[in-house]
Amino acid sequence: MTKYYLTTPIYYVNAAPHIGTAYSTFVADLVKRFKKMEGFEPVVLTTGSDEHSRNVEKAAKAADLSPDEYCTRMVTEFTGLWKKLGIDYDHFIRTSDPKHHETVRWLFERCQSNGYIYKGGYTGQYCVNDELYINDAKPGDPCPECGRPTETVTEENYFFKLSAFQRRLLDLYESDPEFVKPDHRRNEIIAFVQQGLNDLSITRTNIKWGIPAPAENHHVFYVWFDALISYMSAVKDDNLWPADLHLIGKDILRFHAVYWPAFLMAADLPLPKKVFAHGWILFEENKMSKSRGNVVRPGPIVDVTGVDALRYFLLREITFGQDGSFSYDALIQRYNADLANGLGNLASRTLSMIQQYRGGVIPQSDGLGEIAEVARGTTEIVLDAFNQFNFSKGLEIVWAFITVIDKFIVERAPWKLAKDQDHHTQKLLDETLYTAAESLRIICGWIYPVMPASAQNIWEQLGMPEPMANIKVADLHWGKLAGGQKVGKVLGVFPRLDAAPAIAKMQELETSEKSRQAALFATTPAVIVPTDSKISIDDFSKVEMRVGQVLSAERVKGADKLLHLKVDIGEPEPRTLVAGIAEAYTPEQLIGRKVVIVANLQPRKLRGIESNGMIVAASVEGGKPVLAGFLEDIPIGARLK
RNA sequence: GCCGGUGUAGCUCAGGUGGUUAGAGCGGCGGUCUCAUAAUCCGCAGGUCGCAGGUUCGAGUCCUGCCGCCGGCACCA
Repeated sequence: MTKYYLTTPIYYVNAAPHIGTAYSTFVADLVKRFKKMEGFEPVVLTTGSDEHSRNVEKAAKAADLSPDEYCTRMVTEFTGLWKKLGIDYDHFIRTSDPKHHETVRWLFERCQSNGYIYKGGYTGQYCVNDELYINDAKPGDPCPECGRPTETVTEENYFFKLSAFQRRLLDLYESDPEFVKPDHRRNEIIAFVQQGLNDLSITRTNIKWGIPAPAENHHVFYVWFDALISYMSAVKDDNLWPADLHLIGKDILRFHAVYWPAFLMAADLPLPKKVFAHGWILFEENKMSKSRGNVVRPGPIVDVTGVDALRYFLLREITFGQDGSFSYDALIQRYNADLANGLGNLASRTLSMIQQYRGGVIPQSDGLGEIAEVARGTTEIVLDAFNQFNFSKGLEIVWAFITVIDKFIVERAPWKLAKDQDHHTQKLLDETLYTAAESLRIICGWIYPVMPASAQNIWEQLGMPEPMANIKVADLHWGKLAGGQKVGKVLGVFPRLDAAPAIAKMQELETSEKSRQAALFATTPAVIVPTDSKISIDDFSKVEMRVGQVLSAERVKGADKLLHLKVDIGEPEPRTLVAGIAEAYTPEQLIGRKVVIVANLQPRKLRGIESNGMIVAASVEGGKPVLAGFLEDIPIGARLK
């Protein structure tokens, strides 16, 4: 027996789970069920929570909770949802778990004794929100990711010699095209690594909520060194490493495809077999984000449609690996077209005819050979598609088969056959009913990984004795349905939904779910992470801001966002400035305009042009900068205080 | 700016190595059966295949240029 070990990302506890989190987890659950069908044993799925960070530390403090209490509360949100969604995971690893701490230190020491760890100093800008060190930023710069202010940090910490692994990583991608999927992501990773790799700072001294480094307790491991290792710590005692599959979102690919294998190489440990990065779920074409307020939660949806409808929708509608959109409309449409009219109706008509024409007993027959042949071919394609993570293709082909059976039923017209007692006609009716029922049984097998509860439901209505959890690919062979078997009670699956009220209900539930979660984490700072540090008036007065007038402006060659400006601030010579506002303002708009300049910044070279100062602009996350200005007239050179 | 991808019916997408009337699903319209969840099944819907050139007897399918969108990197308030 071959084991199969797969993981979801361990989810960051800064936000309650949403539909994107559920997507990764659905796929993991699907793959687990599919691999079991294929005969892997054991098949083990790990998920978990990524808890250590300064952000969490702060949020917990703001909520007047210990970090652990805060995380526990959030973890409950996750585990509660996974239960509701029927996720069959084996381990939920928390990075705060002592077992995990131990593994991280163990792995660090292995890297260290192999010579890939050294101590170095670091001074630079750090974004608390994104937990990101920003190269090249200067004090006061906002974070390029989120636009919030960065903090200047100086510390001594441990570095990981990532630079030593460039060659070995490239060899890995080259020799194993299956390591990073999909292919276009693999190409991106190769391009990234080819550009050269910088060593990674892997510890921090300004955080307490984390895993202390061995021998130096004031050092705490940086989030990625910490988090990735959870995939090992979850199964440390089970002899399951290496993982066969890491399912992740595309936003964390670099950590999994570059850093993680490098850590493992450094520690002389086996590498995971595959990292598959899927896309994002957009809401009606837009990226979901807390600040946009368009986050969709899975709970309210499944309360209306059932879990399997959401699973089906996400896997059928979206090509796995690409971005896709979710909308209530599209969900209901697919539900009615594919699930209610398609599968649900086929189950209903088939079972009902067996009930009416054969007293609820599956007739003895081999079924129609031609249909058996189509089923065999479909099995082949479906298994192949699922093995390649092409779930939408697999489902598409299953639904094509459903159409074949619907056509077959209409052609045979069992309701006419039933009226003729002639022996031959009755045999034909037997064959027809058996063919439809056996098709339905095999369809259950195909869709079980995607829609376990519904497949099981139909399975039972067919009177199948074994639970579907035990099904293997061999059970997909035609003819396994036993004639003489009594069908169960016919209940129907996927009742048709009336779009307008269904959508209204989902939105209503969404609203209340949103406020429930908001109340749960009311004290969590929603958008702005407050800075600890306050500055004195003296500090402020060090900043010399002056009114200037733009004399000339032109685009900087080779940069999308940069404008080269000459600004008169009352000095003998105009200032030369390079400002990153080209996406918001054309040069023409700026000439003659009065702007606010930080005049006493250290000069900085950008794209070969020395910039003497900074133009003051306001911006929000994802938005374009807006220049500061005045409502009344003010002379050039005036100082802001 | 560099690298990669992409642009086909209202929507989502198929269309190896160029070749008769460019396809599917959904939606829409018309018809049909009645076992079934007002479901099934049948038929219809006629899209400059992003734009402009080029190669060719012949190009969504190859080449060049341009435009749009997406992603990665660089860059940035």
